Amino acid sequence: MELEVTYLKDYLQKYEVKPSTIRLLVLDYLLCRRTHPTAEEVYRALLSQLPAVSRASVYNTLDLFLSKGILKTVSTGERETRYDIDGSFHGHFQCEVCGKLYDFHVNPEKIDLGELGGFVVKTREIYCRGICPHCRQNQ
Amino acid sequence: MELEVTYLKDYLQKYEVKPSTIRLLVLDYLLCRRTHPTAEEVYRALLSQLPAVSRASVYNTLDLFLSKGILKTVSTGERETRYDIDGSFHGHFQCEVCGKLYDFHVNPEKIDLGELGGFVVKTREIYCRGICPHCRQNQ
DNA sequence: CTAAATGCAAACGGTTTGCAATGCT
DNA sequence: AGCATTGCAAACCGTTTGCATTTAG
Repeated sequence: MELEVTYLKDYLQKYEVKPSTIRLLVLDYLLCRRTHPTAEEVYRALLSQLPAVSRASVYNTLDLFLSKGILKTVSTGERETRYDIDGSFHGHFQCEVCGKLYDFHVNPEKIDLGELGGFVVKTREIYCRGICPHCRQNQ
Repeated sequence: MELEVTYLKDYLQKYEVKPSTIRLLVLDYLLCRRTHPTAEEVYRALLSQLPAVSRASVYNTLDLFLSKGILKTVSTGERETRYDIDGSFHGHFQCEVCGKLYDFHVNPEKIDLGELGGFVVKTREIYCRGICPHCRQNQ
């Protein structure tokens, strides 16, 4: 328990983020359940441990994490923003039946972006839609 | 003029969309100015030719075009949805300075999506962010 | 004690909805 | 006349903001 909090504090420190109750809880949630939650999902998850938490604080925290590079956003076509804590380069696949978002491994060297001379490329995102194996079987 | 409208009507018919004033105007706008407009931009462009047009009708039309496959949405991190009428496979690059969205050619065969066995991939999207040549020079 | 962090509630803005008005066949 | 299309205004909902309160060093 105490060890885990130390781990989380160190994690934040690497990104020059000062620890606080909500920051540790959000980080813990994101690291333990490596999913791609919306702000609302993070908020609801925190409620049980921090009943007085507000959505604004969750947004604050997520925005801070974004600006420090702890998180990235995933551009799905959905209205709600989804957050991804996995810093490695990977693609996202969203099932159009169940809506679940999957990570998949991509070899960055095998991605040929064609002619982008003169452009400074800082981030690349690969997003696919279709049907996941599970929904495919249940059709 | 009349010829052009015929062309637009044929275009809609290929997608099983019945022509109407607003549909022809939206299609014309999208085809002529092959940009990636937001719904608001389309709305403002229509105002001069159709002063009584409403945002709701623009959203209706865009949603219809989406469902019929005339358009695709572009997932940028922005709040507003952007629409793309270019059906060919290509990537999008958004400049983080000026916000402009560029198309760039991608050879689909050179995109290795890694292990996606069992997944039915229907659409793929490649989105990059960075600095465009123009903004790079003016820094 | 001071600055940062948090909570609250209202505002914002893009989008959607319900329904009345209009247009087309 | 009957059905599709359009316009209007209000509602919706994810997100942001301003400000008062609390917390931490």
